[in-house]
Amino acid sequence: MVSPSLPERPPSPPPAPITRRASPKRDALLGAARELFSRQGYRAVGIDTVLARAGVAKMTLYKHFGSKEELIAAVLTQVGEEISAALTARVAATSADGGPPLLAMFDWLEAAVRAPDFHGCLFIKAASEYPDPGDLPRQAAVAFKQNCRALLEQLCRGAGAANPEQLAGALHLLLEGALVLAFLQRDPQAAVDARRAAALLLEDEGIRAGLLCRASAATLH
Amino acid sequence: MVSPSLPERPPSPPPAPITRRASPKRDALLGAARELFSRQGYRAVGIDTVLARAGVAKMTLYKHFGSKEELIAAVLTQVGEEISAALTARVAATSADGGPPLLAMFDWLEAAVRAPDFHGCLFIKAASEYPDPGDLPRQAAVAFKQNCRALLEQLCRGAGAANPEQLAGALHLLLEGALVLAFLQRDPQAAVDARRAAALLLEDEGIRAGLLCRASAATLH
DNA sequence: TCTGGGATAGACAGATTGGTCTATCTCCAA
DNA sequence: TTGGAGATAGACCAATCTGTCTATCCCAGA
Repeated sequence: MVSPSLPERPPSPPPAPITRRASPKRDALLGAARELFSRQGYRAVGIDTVLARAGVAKMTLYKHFGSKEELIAAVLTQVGEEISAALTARVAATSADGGPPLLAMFDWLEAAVRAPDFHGCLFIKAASEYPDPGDLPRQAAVAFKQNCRALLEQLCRGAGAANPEQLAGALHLLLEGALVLAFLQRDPQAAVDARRAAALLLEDEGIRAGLLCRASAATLH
Repeated sequence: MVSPSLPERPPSPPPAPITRRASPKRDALLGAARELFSRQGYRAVGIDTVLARAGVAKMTLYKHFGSKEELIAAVLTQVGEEISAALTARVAATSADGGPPLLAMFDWLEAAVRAPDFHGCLFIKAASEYPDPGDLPRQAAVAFKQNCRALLEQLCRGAGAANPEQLAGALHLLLEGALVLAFLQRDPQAAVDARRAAALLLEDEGIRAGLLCRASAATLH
Protein backbone atom coordinates (compact mmCIF):
# COMPACT_ATOMS: atom_id res chain seq x y z
CA MET A 1 0.00 0.00 0.00
CA VAL A 2 1.20 3.51 -0.81
CA SER A 3 1.97 5.65 2.23
CA PRO A 4 -0.43 8.57 2.76
CA SER A 5 0.92 11.92 1.58
CA LEU A 6 3.06 13.84 4.02
CA PRO A 7 1.46 16.91 5.55
CA GLU A 8 2.66 20.33 4.59
CA ARG A 9 3.45 22.78 7.38
CA PRO A 10 0.27 24.13 8.99
CA PRO A 11 -0.78 27.73 8.26
CA SER A 12 1.20 30.43 10.00
CA PRO A 13 -0.01 31.66 13.40
CA PRO A 14 -1.46 35.18 13.65
CA PRO A 15 1.18 37.91 13.59
CA ALA A 16 2.48 39.04 16.95
CA PRO A 17 1.39 42.59 17.85
CA ILE A 18 4.91 43.75 18.67
CA THR A 19 7.91 43.08 16.50
CA ARG A 20 9.70 40.00 17.65
CA ARG A 21 13.46 39.69 17.57
CA ALA A 22 15.71 37.20 19.21
CA SER A 23 16.18 38.45 22.75
CA PRO A 24 17.25 36.56 25.84
CA LYS A 25 15.03 38.75 27.96
CA ARG A 26 12.03 38.11 25.83
CA ASP A 27 12.70 34.39 25.91
CA ALA A 28 13.07 34.46 29.67
CA LEU A 29 9.72 36.18 29.99
CA LEU A 30 7.98 33.71 27.70
CA GLY A 31 9.53 30.77 29.54
CA ALA A 32 8.63 32.01 32.98
CA ALA A 33 5.15 33.00 31.93
CA ARG A 34 4.55 29.65 30.33
CA GLU A 35 5.60 27.74 33.40
CA LEU A 36 3.62 29.86 35.82
CA PHE A 37 0.48 30.19 33.73
CA SER A 38 0.49 26.48 32.99
CA ARG A 39 0.66 25.53 36.67
CA GLN A 40 -1.48 28.16 38.27
CA GLY A 41 -3.62 29.72 35.59
CA TYR A 42 -3.49 33.08 33.87
CA ARG A 43 -5.35 35.48 36.14
CA ALA A 44 -4.00 33.78 39.25
CA VAL A 45 -0.45 34.81 38.33
CA GLY A 46 0.39 38.51 38.41
CA ILE A 47 3.06 40.01 36.21
CA ASP A 48 5.28 40.71 39.22
CA THR A 49 5.53 36.96 39.73
CA VAL A 50 6.44 36.44 36.08
CA LEU A 51 9.04 39.19 36.32
CA ALA A 52 10.63 37.76 39.44
CA ARG A 53 10.82 34.36 37.88
CA ALA A 54 12.27 35.65 34.62
CA GLY A 55 14.69 38.07 36.26
CA VAL A 56 13.46 40.87 34.07
CA ALA A 57 12.36 44.42 34.82
CA LYS A 58 8.81 45.60 34.35
CA MET A 59 9.71 48.13 31.69
CA THR A 60 11.41 45.43 29.71
CA LEU A 61 8.27 43.34 29.80
CA TYR A 62 6.22 46.27 28.51
CA LYS A 63 8.76 46.94 25.89
CA HIS A 64 8.34 43.47 24.46
CA PHE A 65 4.64 43.01 25.12
CA GLY A 66 2.08 45.76 25.22
CA SER A 67 0.00 44.15 27.97
CA LYS A 68 -0.45 41.01 30.00
CA GLU A 69 -2.88 39.70 27.41
CA GLU A 70 -0.30 40.14 24.71
CA LEU A 71 2.20 38.26 26.81
CA ILE A 72 -0.28 35.43 27.16
CA ALA A 73 -1.06 35.45 23.45
CA ALA A 74 2.65 35.38 22.68
CA VAL A 75 3.14 32.39 24.96
CA LEU A 76 0.29 30.59 23.25
CA THR A 77 1.63 31.42 19.82
CA GLN A 78 5.05 30.12 20.73
CA VAL A 79 3.72 26.95 22.31
CA GLY A 80 1.41 26.45 19.35
CA GLU A 81 4.32 26.68 16.93
CA GLU A 82 6.32 24.18 18.93
CA ILE A 83 3.44 21.75 19.08
CA SER A 84 2.68 22.11 15.37
CA ALA A 85 6.32 21.47 14.55
CA ALA A 86 6.44 18.47 16.87
CA LEU A 87 3.24 17.03 15.44
CA THR A 88 4.40 17.52 11.90
CA ALA A 89 7.71 15.87 12.67
CA ARG A 90 6.03 13.02 14.48
CA VAL A 91 3.62 12.40 11.66
CA ALA A 92 6.42 12.52 9.11
CA ALA A 93 8.55 10.09 11.08
CA THR A 94 5.64 7.70 11.52
CA SER A 95 4.85 7.85 7.84
CA ALA A 96 8.48 7.22 6.95
CA ASP A 97 8.30 4.09 9.07
CA GLY A 98 5.20 2.97 7.24
CA GLY A 99 2.98 3.57 10.30
CA PRO A 100 -0.40 5.33 10.53
CA PRO A 101 0.07 9.12 10.48
CA LEU A 102 -3.30 9.77 12.07
CA LEU A 103 -2.43 7.72 15.10
CA ALA A 104 0.85 9.58 15.37
CA MET A 105 -1.24 12.46 16.69
CA PHE A 106 -2.35 10.24 19.53
CA ASP A 107 1.19 9.05 20.20
CA TRP A 108 2.21 12.65 20.56
CA LEU A 109 -0.78 13.26 22.84
CA GLU A 110 0.18 10.41 25.14
CA ALA A 111 3.74 11.65 25.41
CA ALA A 112 2.47 15.15 26.13
CA VAL A 113 0.14 14.16 28.97
CA ARG A 114 2.84 11.98 30.49
CA ALA A 115 5.29 14.87 30.56
CA PRO A 116 6.03 16.10 34.11
CA ASP A 117 5.17 19.64 33.09
CA PHE A 118 1.72 18.73 31.79
CA HIS A 119 -0.85 20.71 33.71
CA GLY A 120 -3.70 20.64 31.25
CA CYS A 121 -4.14 22.37 27.93
CA LEU A 122 -2.88 25.97 27.91
CA PHE A 123 -5.23 26.81 25.07
CA ILE A 124 -8.41 25.54 26.71
CA LYS A 125 -7.43 27.39 29.86
CA ALA A 126 -6.79 30.62 27.98
CA ALA A 127 -10.15 30.55 26.27
CA SER A 128 -11.82 29.75 29.59
CA GLU A 129 -10.25 32.65 31.45
CA TYR A 130 -10.51 35.10 28.55
CA PRO A 131 -13.82 34.08 26.99
CA ASP A 132 -14.67 37.28 25.15
CA PRO A 133 -14.20 36.85 21.37
CA GLY A 134 -12.08 39.99 21.31
CA ASP A 135 -9.69 38.73 23.93
CA LEU A 136 -6.25 38.03 22.48
CA PRO A 137 -5.71 34.85 24.49
CA ARG A 138 -8.97 33.37 23.24
CA GLN A 139 -8.12 34.32 19.68
CA ALA A 140 -4.72 32.71 19.91
CA ALA A 141 -6.22 29.56 21.43
CA VAL A 142 -8.91 29.26 18.77
CA ALA A 143 -6.36 29.86 16.00
CA PHE A 144 -4.20 27.04 17.27
CA LYS A 145 -7.10 24.61 17.58
CA GLN A 146 -8.15 25.46 14.05
CA ASN A 147 -4.65 24.61 12.91
CA CYS A 148 -4.87 21.25 14.62
CA ARG A 149 -8.19 20.60 12.96
CA ALA A 150 -6.78 21.49 9.57
CA LEU A 151 -3.90 19.09 10.13
CA LEU A 152 -6.31 16.33 11.12
CA GLU A 153 -8.44 16.92 8.03
CA GLN A 154 -5.37 16.87 5.87
CA LEU A 155 -4.24 13.58 7.32
CA CYS A 156 -7.71 12.11 6.91
CA ARG A 157 -7.73 13.09 3.25
CA GLY A 158 -4.26 11.64 2.84
CA ALA A 159 -5.49 8.42 4.40
CA GLY A 160 -8.30 8.23 1.87
CA ALA A 161 -11.18 8.70 4.30
CA ALA A 162 -14.59 8.74 2.65
CA ASN A 163 -15.57 11.84 4.64
CA PRO A 164 -12.36 13.44 5.91
CA GLU A 165 -14.05 16.37 7.64
CA GLN A 166 -16.31 14.11 9.60
CA LEU A 167 -13.57 11.75 10.64
CA ALA A 168 -11.34 14.67 11.58
CA GLY A 169 -14.17 16.01 13.71
CA ALA A 170 -14.43 12.74 15.61
CA LEU A 171 -10.71 12.46 16.14
CA HIS A 172 -10.51 16.03 17.29
CA LEU A 173 -13.15 15.29 19.91
CA LEU A 174 -11.06 12.43 21.23
CA LEU A 175 -7.94 14.59 21.38
CA GLU A 176 -9.64 17.38 23.28
CA GLY A 177 -11.47 14.96 25.54
CA ALA A 178 -8.19 13.29 26.40
CA LEU A 179 -6.52 16.58 27.25
CA VAL A 180 -9.34 17.46 29.61
CA LEU A 181 -9.66 14.07 31.29
CA ALA A 182 -5.92 13.60 31.67
CA PHE A 183 -5.86 16.93 33.46
CA LEU A 184 -8.92 16.32 35.63
CA GLN A 185 -8.05 12.75 36.51
CA ARG A 186 -4.30 13.42 36.67
CA ASP A 187 -3.88 10.16 34.81
CA PRO A 188 -2.53 9.56 31.28
CA GLN A 189 -4.97 6.67 30.78
CA ALA A 190 -7.28 9.07 28.95
CA ALA A 191 -4.74 9.38 26.16
CA VAL A 192 -4.45 5.61 25.87
CA ASP A 193 -8.25 5.37 25.71
CA ALA A 194 -8.32 8.07 23.05
CA ARG A 195 -5.86 6.25 20.86
CA ARG A 196 -7.80 3.05 21.10
CA ALA A 197 -11.07 4.75 20.24
CA ALA A 198 -9.38 6.56 17.36
CA ALA A 199 -8.08 3.26 16.02
CA LEU A 200 -11.60 1.86 16.11
CA LEU A 201 -12.99 4.84 14.24
CA LEU A 202 -10.26 4.58 11.64
CA GLU A 203 -11.02 0.94 11.22
CA ASP A 204 -14.67 1.80 10.66
CA GLU A 205 -13.52 4.10 7.87
CA GLY A 206 -11.68 1.22 6.30
CA ILE A 207 -8.35 2.86 7.07
CA ARG A 208 -6.30 -0.10 8.02
CA ALA A 209 -2.71 0.66 7.17
CA GLY A 210 -0.54 -0.44 10.04
CA LEU A 211 -3.41 -0.52 12.49
CA LEU A 212 -3.82 -4.15 13.23
CA CYS A 213 -0.35 -4.83 14.55
CA ARG A 214 -0.59 -1.93 16.99
CA ALA A 215 -4.18 -2.72 18.01
CA SER A 216 -3.20 -6.32 18.72
CA ALA A 217 -0.37 -5.17 20.91
CA ALA A 218 -2.78 -3.00 22.90
CA THR A 219 -5.10 -5.96 23.37
CA LEU A 220 -2.32 -7.96 24.94
CA HIS A 221 -1.81 -5.41 27.75
CA MET B 1 -34.98 -7.15 22.76
CA VAL B 2 -35.18 -6.41 26.46
CA SER B 3 -34.52 -2.77 27.36
CA PRO B 4 -31.28 -2.14 29.27
CA SER B 5 -31.78 -1.73 33.03
CA LEU B 6 -32.64 1.72 34.23
CA PRO B 7 -29.89 3.58 36.07
CA GLU B 8 -30.18 4.22 39.76
CA ARG B 9 -29.55 7.75 40.99
CA PRO B 10 -25.82 8.62 40.90
CA PRO B 11 -23.89 8.86 44.20
CA SER B 12 -24.57 11.95 46.30
CA PRO B 13 -22.31 14.98 45.82
CA PRO B 14 -19.84 15.92 48.59
CA PRO B 15 -21.48 17.62 51.58
CA ALA B 16 -21.61 21.40 51.53
CA PRO B 17 -19.27 22.95 54.10
CA ILE B 18 -21.98 25.17 55.58
CA THR B 19 -25.42 23.99 56.51
CA ARG B 20 -27.81 24.59 53.67
CA ARG B 21 -31.39 25.59 54.25
CA ALA B 22 -33.88 26.97 51.85
CA SER B 23 -33.15 30.69 51.64
CA PRO B 24 -34.09 33.17 48.94
CA LYS B 25 -30.88 35.08 49.57
CA ARG B 26 -28.77 32.01 49.23
CA ASP B 27 -30.54 31.07 46.01
CA ALA B 28 -30.08 34.57 44.66
CA LEU B 29 -26.36 34.35 45.34
CA LEU B 30 -26.01 30.97 43.69
CA GLY B 31 -28.00 32.12 40.67
CA ALA B 32 -26.04 35.34 40.21
CA ALA B 33 -22.72 33.61 40.76
CA ARG B 34 -23.56 30.91 38.30
CA GLU B 35 -24.49 33.36 35.58
CA LEU B 36 -21.48 35.59 36.09
CA PHE B 37 -18.90 32.84 36.56
CA SER B 38 -20.25 30.98 33.55
CA ARG B 39 -19.90 34.00 31.27
CA GLN B 40 -16.76 35.64 32.51
CA GLY B 41 -14.86 33.08 34.52
CA TYR B 42 -14.28 32.67 38.24
CA ARG B 43 -11.34 34.90 39.07
CA ALA B 44 -12.46 37.54 36.61
CA VAL B 45 -15.62 38.18 38.64
CA GLY B 46 -15.23 39.74 42.08
CA ILE B 47 -17.67 39.08 44.86
CA ASP B 48 -18.89 42.70 44.75
CA THR B 49 -20.20 42.01 41.26
CA VAL B 50 -21.96 38.86 42.44
CA LEU B 51 -23.48 40.78 45.34
CA ALA B 52 -24.73 43.60 43.14
CA ARG B 53 -26.31 41.13 40.80
CA ALA B 54 -27.92 39.11 43.55
CA GLY B 55 -29.04 42.14 45.54
CA VAL B 56 -27.48 40.70 48.67
CA ALA B 57 -25.21 42.22 51.29
CA LYS B 58 -21.65 41.04 51.79
CA MET B 59 -22.24 39.81 55.29
CA THR B 60 -25.09 37.69 54.04
CA LEU B 61 -22.81 36.09 51.50
CA TYR B 62 -20.27 35.26 54.16
CA LYS B 63 -22.95 33.94 56.39
CA HIS B 64 -23.95 31.40 53.78
CA PHE B 65 -20.54 30.66 52.32
CA GLY B 66 -17.28 30.88 54.19
CA SER B 67 -15.29 32.13 51.21
CA LYS B 68 -15.44 32.78 47.50
CA GLU B 69 -14.13 29.29 46.87
CA GLU B 70 -16.96 27.82 48.89
CA LEU B 71 -19.43 29.85 46.89
CA ILE B 72 -17.93 28.46 43.71
CA ALA B 73 -17.98 24.92 45.05
CA ALA B 74 -21.60 25.35 46.06
CA VAL B 75 -22.51 26.56 42.58
CA LEU B 76 -20.77 23.56 41.07
CA THR B 77 -22.49 21.17 43.45
CA GLN B 78 -25.87 22.64 42.66
CA VAL B 79 -25.28 22.60 38.90
CA GLY B 80 -23.93 19.08 39.16
CA GLU B 81 -27.06 17.89 40.94
CA GLU B 82 -29.26 19.49 38.33
CA ILE B 83 -27.32 17.92 35.50
CA SER B 84 -27.29 14.50 37.14
CA ALA B 85 -31.03 14.69 37.65
CA ALA B 86 -31.58 15.83 34.07
CA LEU B 87 -29.36 13.08 32.69
CA THR B 88 -31.04 10.42 34.76
CA ALA B 89 -34.46 11.61 33.68
CA ARG B 90 -33.38 11.77 30.07
CA VAL B 91 -31.93 8.30 30.14
CA ALA B 92 -35.04 6.93 31.85
CA ALA B 93 -37.34 8.58 29.32
CA THR B 94 -35.28 7.27 26.41
CA SER B 95 -35.30 3.78 27.85
CA ALA B 96 -39.05 3.93 28.39
CA ASP B 97 -39.38 4.78 24.69
CA GLY B 98 -37.24 1.79 23.79
CA GLY B 99 -34.38 4.04 22.66
CA PRO B 100 -30.66 3.73 23.43
CA PRO B 101 -29.91 5.06 26.92
CA LEU B 102 -26.25 5.63 26.17
CA LEU B 103 -27.06 7.95 23.32
CA ALA B 104 -29.47 9.82 25.56
CA MET B 105 -26.37 11.30 27.17
CA PHE B 106 -25.43 12.76 23.83
CA ASP B 107 -28.92 14.07 23.24
CA TRP B 108 -28.69 15.88 26.52
CA LEU B 109 -25.26 17.19 25.52
CA GLU B 110 -26.55 18.61 22.26
CA ALA B 111 -29.42 20.36 24.01
CA ALA B 112 -27.00 21.75 26.58
CA VAL B 113 -24.56 23.24 24.08
CA ARG B 114 -27.43 24.73 22.09
CA ALA B 115 -28.78 26.50 25.14
CA PRO B 116 -28.34 30.29 24.98
CA ASP B 117 -26.66 30.27 28.37
CA PHE B 118 -24.03 27.74 27.34
CA HIS B 119 -20.62 29.31 27.84
CA GLY B 120 -18.52 26.21 28.15
CA CYS B 121 -18.26 23.65 30.93
CA LEU B 122 -18.32 25.22 34.39
CA PHE B 123 -16.47 22.24 35.79
CA ILE B 124 -13.57 22.31 33.36
CA LYS B 125 -13.25 26.01 33.94
CA ALA B 126 -13.23 25.59 37.69
CA ALA B 127 -10.49 23.00 37.62
CA SER B 128 -8.50 25.19 35.25
CA GLU B 129 -8.68 28.28 37.43
CA TYR B 130 -8.27 26.42 40.69
CA PRO B 131 -5.84 23.66 39.72
CA ASP B 132 -4.45 22.79 43.13
CA PRO B 133 -5.79 19.42 44.35
CA GLY B 134 -6.80 21.04 47.62
CA ASP B 135 -8.86 23.75 45.94
CA LEU B 136 -12.56 23.27 46.62
CA PRO B 137 -13.64 24.19 43.10
CA ARG B 138 -11.34 21.58 41.60
CA GLN B 139 -12.58 18.98 44.04
CA ALA B 140 -16.19 19.72 43.22
CA ALA B 141 -15.46 19.57 39.49
CA VAL B 142 -13.62 16.26 39.73
CA ALA B 143 -16.36 14.77 41.89
CA PHE B 144 -18.97 15.67 39.32
CA LYS B 145 -17.00 14.24 36.43
CA GLN B 146 -16.49 11.03 38.36
CA ASN B 147 -20.23 10.81 38.82
CA CYS B 148 -20.72 11.20 35.10
CA ARG B 149 -18.19 8.46 34.47
CA ALA B 150 -19.91 6.16 36.90
CA LEU B 151 -23.21 6.77 35.14
CA LEU B 152 -21.61 6.01 31.79
CA GLU B 153 -20.11 2.78 33.09
CA GLN B 154 -23.41 1.76 34.55
CA LEU B 155 -25.18 2.35 31.27
CA CYS B 156 -22.50 0.42 29.41
CA ARG B 157 -22.94 -2.53 31.72
CA GLY B 158 -26.69 -2.30 31.31
CA ALA B 159 -26.22 -2.33 27.58
CA GLY B 160 -24.21 -5.51 27.81
CA ALA B 161 -20.87 -4.10 26.68
CA ALA B 162 -18.05 -6.62 26.67
CA ASN B 163 -15.77 -4.12 28.44
CA PRO B 164 -17.98 -1.47 30.00
CA GLU B 165 -15.15 0.50 31.61
CA GLN B 166 -13.35 0.82 28.33
CA LEU B 167 -16.41 1.83 26.37
CA ALA B 168 -17.37 4.31 29.08
CA GLY B 169 -13.88 5.79 28.83
CA ALA B 170 -14.24 6.32 25.11
CA LEU B 171 -17.70 7.85 25.41
CA HIS B 172 -16.54 10.12 28.18
CA LEU B 173 -13.76 11.38 25.92
CA LEU B 174 -16.32 12.28 23.28
CA LEU B 175 -18.51 14.09 25.79
CA GLU B 176 -15.67 16.18 27.18
CA GLY B 177 -14.25 16.84 23.74
CA ALA B 178 -17.61 18.07 22.58
CA LEU B 179 -17.99 20.42 25.53
CA VAL B 180 -14.59 21.95 24.77
CA LEU B 181 -15.00 22.24 21.01
CA ALA B 182 -18.54 23.59 21.21
CA PHE B 183 -17.19 26.30 23.49
CA LEU B 184 -14.10 27.08 21.44
CA GLN B 185 -15.82 26.97 18.08
CA ARG B 186 -19.07 28.47 19.41
CA ASP B 187 -20.86 25.89 17.32
CA PRO B 188 -23.03 22.96 18.46
CA GLN B 189 -21.75 20.82 15.60
CA ALA B 190 -19.26 19.24 17.98
CA ALA B 191 -22.11 17.65 19.91
CA VAL B 192 -23.59 16.24 16.71
CA ASP B 193 -20.18 14.85 15.76
CA ALA B 194 -19.83 13.33 19.21
CA ARG B 195 -23.13 11.54 19.00
CA ARG B 196 -22.28 10.10 15.62
CA ALA B 197 -18.89 8.88 16.80
CA ALA B 198 -20.49 7.42 19.92
CA ALA B 199 -23.00 5.56 17.79
CA LEU B 200 -20.14 4.08 15.76
CA LEU B 201 -18.32 2.95 18.88
CA LEU B 202 -21.50 1.38 20.26
CA GLU B 203 -21.99 -0.42 17.01
CA ASP B 204 -18.46 -1.76 17.26
CA GLU B 205 -19.40 -3.14 20.66
CA GLY B 206 -22.35 -4.91 19.10
CA ILE B 207 -24.75 -2.64 20.95
CA ARG B 208 -27.34 -2.10 18.34
CA ALA B 209 -30.69 -1.54 20.06
CA GLY B 210 -32.42 1.37 18.40
CA LEU B 211 -29.23 2.67 16.83
CA LEU B 212 -29.79 2.13 13.19
CA CYS B 213 -32.95 4.12 12.78
CA ARG B 214 -31.42 7.16 14.49
CA ALA B 215 -28.11 6.85 12.65
CA SER B 216 -29.93 6.70 9.33
CA ALA B 217 -31.83 9.87 10.17
CA ALA B 218 -28.56 11.62 10.95
CA THR B 219 -27.15 10.53 7.62
CA LEU B 220 -30.01 12.20 5.81
CA HIS B 221 -29.18 15.62 7.24
C1' DT C 1 -45.40 46.38 71.70
C1' DC C 2 -41.25 43.85 72.17
C1' DT C 3 -37.69 40.72 70.93
C1' DG C 4 -34.82 38.02 68.20
C1' DG C 5 -33.23 36.58 63.85
C1' DG C 6 -31.96 37.89 59.50
C1' DA C 7 -30.42 41.33 56.57
C1' DT C 8 -28.64 45.86 55.22
C1' DA C 9 -25.10 49.78 53.55
C1' DG C 10 -20.92 50.47 53.50
C1' DA C 11 -16.61 51.58 55.99
C1' DC C 12 -12.41 49.41 56.85
C1' DA C 13 -8.11 46.69 56.22
C1' DG C 14 -4.19 44.97 53.91
C1' DA C 15 -2.88 43.07 49.84
C1' DT C 16 -2.57 42.75 45.05
C1' DT C 17 -3.21 44.12 40.30
C1' DG C 18 -1.74 45.98 35.56
C1' DG C 19 0.37 49.63 33.82
C1' DT C 20 3.38 54.31 33.75
C1' DC C 21 7.49 56.53 34.61
C1' DT C 22 12.22 58.52 36.50
C1' DA C 23 16.84 58.15 37.16
C1' DT C 24 20.45 55.35 36.53
C1' DC C 25 23.40 51.57 34.99
C1' DT C 26 25.59 48.30 31.69
C1' DC C 27 27.38 46.77 27.53
C1' DC C 28 29.04 46.93 22.98
C1' DA C 29 30.61 48.83 18.74
C1' DA C 30 32.68 52.60 16.41
C1' DT D 1 36.52 57.07 25.10
C1' DT D 2 31.86 57.99 23.71
C1' DG D 3 27.27 57.34 22.51
C1' DG D 4 23.35 54.69 21.87
C1' DA D 5 20.59 50.79 22.85
C1' DG D 6 18.91 47.97 26.15
C1' DA D 7 18.02 47.11 30.76
C1' DT D 8 17.54 48.05 35.70
C1' DA D 9 15.16 49.00 40.60
C1' DG D 10 11.52 50.53 42.16
C1' DA D 11 8.39 54.44 43.08
C1' DC D 12 4.02 55.70 41.71
C1' DC D 13 -0.93 55.40 40.34
C1' DA D 14 -5.74 54.15 40.49
C1' DA D 15 -8.34 50.35 40.79
C1' DT D 16 -9.67 46.09 42.50
C1' DC D 17 -9.64 42.21 45.48
C1' DT D 18 -11.32 39.13 49.59
C1' DG D 19 -12.69 39.24 53.89
C1' DT D 20 -14.05 41.69 58.66
C1' DC D 21 -16.91 44.56 61.08
C1' DT D 22 -20.25 48.43 63.05
C1' DA D 23 -24.45 50.41 63.40
C1' DT D 24 -28.79 50.09 61.90
C1' DC D 25 -33.08 48.42 59.85
C1' DC D 26 -36.84 45.14 58.85
C1' DC D 27 -40.01 41.57 59.73
C1' DA D 28 -42.54 38.02 61.98
C1' DG D 29 -44.14 35.81 65.96
C1' DA D 30 -45.23 35.89 70.78
